[in-house]
Amino acid sequence: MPRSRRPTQSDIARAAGVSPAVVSLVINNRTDGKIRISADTQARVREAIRTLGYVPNMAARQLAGGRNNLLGVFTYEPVFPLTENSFYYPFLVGIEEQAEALGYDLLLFTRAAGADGRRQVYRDGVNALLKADAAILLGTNEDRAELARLHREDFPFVFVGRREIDGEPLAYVGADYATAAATIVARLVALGHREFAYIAGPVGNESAMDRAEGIRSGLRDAGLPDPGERHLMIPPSAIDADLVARLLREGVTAFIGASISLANTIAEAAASLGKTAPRDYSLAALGNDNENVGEDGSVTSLHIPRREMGAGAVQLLVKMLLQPAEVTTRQIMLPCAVVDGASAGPPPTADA
Amino acid sequence: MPRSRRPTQSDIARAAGVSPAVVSLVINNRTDGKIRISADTQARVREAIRTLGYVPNMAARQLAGGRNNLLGVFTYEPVFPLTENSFYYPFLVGIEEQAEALGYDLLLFTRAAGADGRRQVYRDGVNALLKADAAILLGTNEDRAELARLHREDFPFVFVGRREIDGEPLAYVGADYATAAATIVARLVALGHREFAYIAGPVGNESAMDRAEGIRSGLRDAGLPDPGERHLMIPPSAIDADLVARLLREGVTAFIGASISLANTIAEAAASLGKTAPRDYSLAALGNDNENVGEDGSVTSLHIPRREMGAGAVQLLVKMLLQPAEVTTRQIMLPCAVVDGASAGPPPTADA
DNA sequence: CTGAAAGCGCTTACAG
DNA sequence: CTGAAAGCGCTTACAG
Repeated sequence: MPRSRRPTQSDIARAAGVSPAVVSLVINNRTDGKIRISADTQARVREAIRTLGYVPNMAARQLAGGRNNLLGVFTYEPVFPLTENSFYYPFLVGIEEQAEALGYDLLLFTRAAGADGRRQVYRDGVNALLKADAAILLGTNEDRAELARLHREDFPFVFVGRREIDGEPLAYVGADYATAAATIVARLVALGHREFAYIAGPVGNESAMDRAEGIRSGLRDAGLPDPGERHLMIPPSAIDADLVARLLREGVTAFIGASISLANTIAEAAASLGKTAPRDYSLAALGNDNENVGEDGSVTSLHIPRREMGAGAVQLLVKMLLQPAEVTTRQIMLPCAVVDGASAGPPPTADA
Repeated sequence: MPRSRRPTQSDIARAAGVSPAVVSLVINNRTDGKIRISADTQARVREAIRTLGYVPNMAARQLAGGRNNLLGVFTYEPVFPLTENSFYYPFLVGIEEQAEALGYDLLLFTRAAGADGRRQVYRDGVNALLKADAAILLGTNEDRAELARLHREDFPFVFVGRREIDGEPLAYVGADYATAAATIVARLVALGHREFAYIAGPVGNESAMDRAEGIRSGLRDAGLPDPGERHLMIPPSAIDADLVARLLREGVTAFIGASISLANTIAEAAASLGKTAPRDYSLAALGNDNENVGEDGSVTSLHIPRREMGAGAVQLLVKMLLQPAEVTTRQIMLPCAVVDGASAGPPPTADA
């Protein structure tokens, strides 16, 4: 850009016959309170601004001021995956909307992939997020050591999703899977179910743990005994017609998958036995509702408040930035609604 | 952040026992060509950078005239619309992938909405894009005056989509709708069609003009007469059963809608007359294929190379930035494939 | 109320 | 090869 053509504050000052400082004060409306500048002077300055077509230089303003009104967004998964209906998209929508509402632009870290293909906040040992005032992080492949380091170094960030690290109370906005899972169990119990099977991968992150805990507490709340590992935390790889047949034989009437796709896998195995839900058994999934709708009707599942989580993360982050003293809770869990589908009903009568 | 904790170049210089200028040179890899810095010195500097965790200050870098390796992305439509299968998503995918490949982070301008709800590059007379080295712009609601001003002010940008402004040769990467439209006409002609109807809104931006021109040149190439306004550029609002009946009566056998949804509207009106494609007439759309697939099979349409357009825009932009002398073509049109659907076939025999 | 000055962190001639 | 210095445009104490 032809920088020479762009007038600066000192040009304005010269034209208006005042000092540069006065121009800055007028531009930033700091003319109230302790600082007093005559209306006439202000008018002269504004007139000069108009005449010369002055536009403030953002970089200079930031350098002198400190902040740059930029919020970083870092995902441990690719930000823009090829499939359009990415699970992450709604989080970004929420982040974007809230950032706009609060007056922040977004800095998308794309150069995240390290040598080993893993995404990293620290590139060459350097915190790449420092380009922004603060950042939102998300994704299931997170590097816990990085998170801990970021936290120790006092870089302000909020994780989308619950993440607990020993001794480091990270800030996050998560979804309350535990309550939702317990609610699903309660609904199935209310329908008459007493024997459950829960299919889930080996316990991974906090979300997975919350789901499992929710299932257990749901059973406890109903006064049902813990079914033990034969029926709980069944690994996805084990699902086939034989397993489903065995579970049905053992009295299981309600199957819960940790995700929609797991629920679909169960349904397929059952179908190969000639069994369909909700006639012969009931089915539910602890995954997000419209994530993957089956052909023959919807599965009882969850509505993960992804947009709200994204927006909430931005709100929390900006509060941490602007009014750190007023931040009372840095760990926020948002309710996760249960979406009733057509896959759950009363258990088949014993003599059927 | 505790600014005091953030190391600067002079910290590095002190730690490495060199002058600040050397640090800057090493950081910017300006150590080739005329400037020579001993490998040992460079190593010391890099070591200090790693040890102290130095991260360049964008604002300062920009102020001093350098680059900040940030590419802005500005859309005249909301960046993250609520519907997940946004038309714009693939453009962003292409932009993101290419930015990552070339080592740029992305700056998403969210605070675009002005007082009147329109998105504007100039906020309070300030070019918001100046926060980035350069920018990609996209969207159909563009403000031409802004574009002209940006160009006059020499801010480097590339528009995704052809945009021509009097006397200002903007840089863009567009889709070749004209050729694609002509190809569709040619295919229909090859099937035996001689009488066409083209339904399109009043000519708007370049894309719309290109589509219309493509239709006309397709007819010309086939040696067919210009059907005139009774059959060309029929306004969408005019479509109803009566109009379709009249067109059929007047001998039209091939209908082309400017978009998939227009094609669907035509099909509905025809259906109410008991006419279906491709039996009674042929149908095509100059919209993107999977944009909106009809229930009863696919419509012959276009494949707009959105991802490639996004990636191409980034490539062009970075070249303009890094090797301006080598940029020979700032206006790039990408081919737009025709996707054959089930809606086109030979015209019904005259005596049918 | 207003002016002179320092400094934000960096890049880039310009001397050595 | 390396160092001292100016300057990018702005904000903000600090004196008057």
